[in-house]
Amino acid sequence: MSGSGQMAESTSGDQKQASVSGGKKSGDKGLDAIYQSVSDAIIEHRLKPGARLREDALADVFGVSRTGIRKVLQRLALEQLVTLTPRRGASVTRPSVDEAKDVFEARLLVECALMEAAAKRITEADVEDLRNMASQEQKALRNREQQTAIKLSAAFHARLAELSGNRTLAGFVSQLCSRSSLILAVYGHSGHLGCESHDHENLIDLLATGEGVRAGEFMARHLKSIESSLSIFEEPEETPDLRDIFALND
Amino acid sequence: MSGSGQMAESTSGDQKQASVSGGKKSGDKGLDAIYQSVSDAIIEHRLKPGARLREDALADVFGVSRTGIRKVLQRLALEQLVTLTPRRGASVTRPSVDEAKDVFEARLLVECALMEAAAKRITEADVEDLRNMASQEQKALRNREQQTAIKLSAAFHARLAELSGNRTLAGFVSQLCSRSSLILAVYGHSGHLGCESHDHENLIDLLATGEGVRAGEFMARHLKSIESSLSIFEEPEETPDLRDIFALND
DNA sequence: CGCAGACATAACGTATACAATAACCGACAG
DNA sequence: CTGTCGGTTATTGTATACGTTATGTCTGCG
Repeated sequence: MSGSGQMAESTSGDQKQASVSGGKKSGDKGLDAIYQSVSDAIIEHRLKPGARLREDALADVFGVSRTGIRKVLQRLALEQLVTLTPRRGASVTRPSVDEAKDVFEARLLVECALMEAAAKRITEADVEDLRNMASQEQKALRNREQQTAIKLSAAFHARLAELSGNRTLAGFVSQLCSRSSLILAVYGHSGHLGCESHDHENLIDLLATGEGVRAGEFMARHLKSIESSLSIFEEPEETPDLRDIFALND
Repeated sequence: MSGSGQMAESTSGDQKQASVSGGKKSGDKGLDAIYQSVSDAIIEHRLKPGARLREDALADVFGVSRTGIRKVLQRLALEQLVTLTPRRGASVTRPSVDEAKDVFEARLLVECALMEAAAKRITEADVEDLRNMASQEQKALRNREQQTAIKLSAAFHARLAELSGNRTLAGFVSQLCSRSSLILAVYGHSGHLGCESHDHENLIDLLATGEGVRAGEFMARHLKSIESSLSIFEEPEETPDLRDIFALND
């Protein structure tokens, strides 16, 4: 999915405006696709934390100019997936220990609270969809496709949050899940994914039976178990530590 | 509105304003200052919802080229303060009824929960600072400077969230407060500001005495009273409503 | 032989130029 | 008089070019 995925701007001729009542916001031509590709690559750990993302290289790969790449990079930076250093370019964010703690604290607070609303609003189709996602995730895990599993797990949690009907909070959770994927990459043990057990299936069961409170409690345990499975140690190598170490004023 | 000095980031130096084309010795871009100016103007309702933000006009006003303006606009768009319509440019977001509901629901969930952590971590200096902010807000209200009061109110809530120590959630609350300011502009009664009473002072008292739970409950009442003071009615004029009205499938 | 300073290179930041598209207005026909 | 079609204009989207800065290397001097 990387590389291709941009519509060719060949003269389509009779592309009249049938968009009076058609597309939602399909204005972004190929930039959204590029964003998705890069985002997926980061979430799937194909781009590891600390990897440098040169604008020229990305522009070359995706066949657009640096202008578009900069837009994508900026969006990723606002979502905290990449870090933009003033004169040094972009790199995949390496979450700090504090960031990791904050992210999981936020998830604990928001995702659990959202379960009650989700339980009230969930439909049969939603349950079907969620079971499908969970099954795909399990399959990926069995096939040792950790990258895919991580992405699917994040998508599952994001989908869950969407059920609440609150788009604002759902978007926030989606961001948190993406960042969690980065945290997994840095502080997680290789070969030991967070959502390894059948927690997601259990979660679906609770929601399907309308047990919102129980689902929230279960989600709390689920997230705590993920967090505790991480080995959050202070990293010896942190670039801006120098000032701290030597107590130099800025 | 041009040339309003903002707080300088601690990262590297300070930049007064965007200088004319030529040597920018500051190196670091002054785009953050432009962002702050536009953001403040929106939050203070000097730019009202629906107002169009032409790139050329902004570029001319701030003395930079459209490139920088686009970056600022995009950031504002990701924070939902401006809406970017594909070929029509940027305009100040006019929050829908659903958005307003979502935002206040999110604030209710997050801000209240954060009060407990804030009560545990608050320091004397924080209390001093908060009282100062609340006093400024009251002064602005007495002087009928609604614009300033609205901005200060949003800043107060954002500052409160910062006390929790969770930067991720604090940033989220800050966004929600900015959006709330927009909601106030659309659905609030003129001459009747949300945080009119002395709720903020009471909130500080509760936090200063370590009553986190009480503070959370008070915050809940506070936010609900703001929300209920709004007149959230269905807007008769919503561009995409046509599909809804005529039940045209997409 | 080691360090320091300068130069070259490469990557980012900004501006400008070009192209595409949608809105607006005028003209013409029914 | 009205509706529709075509042209014009204005504004955004994209690309490219240029300037700035940081980094790495090379050379000269101690």
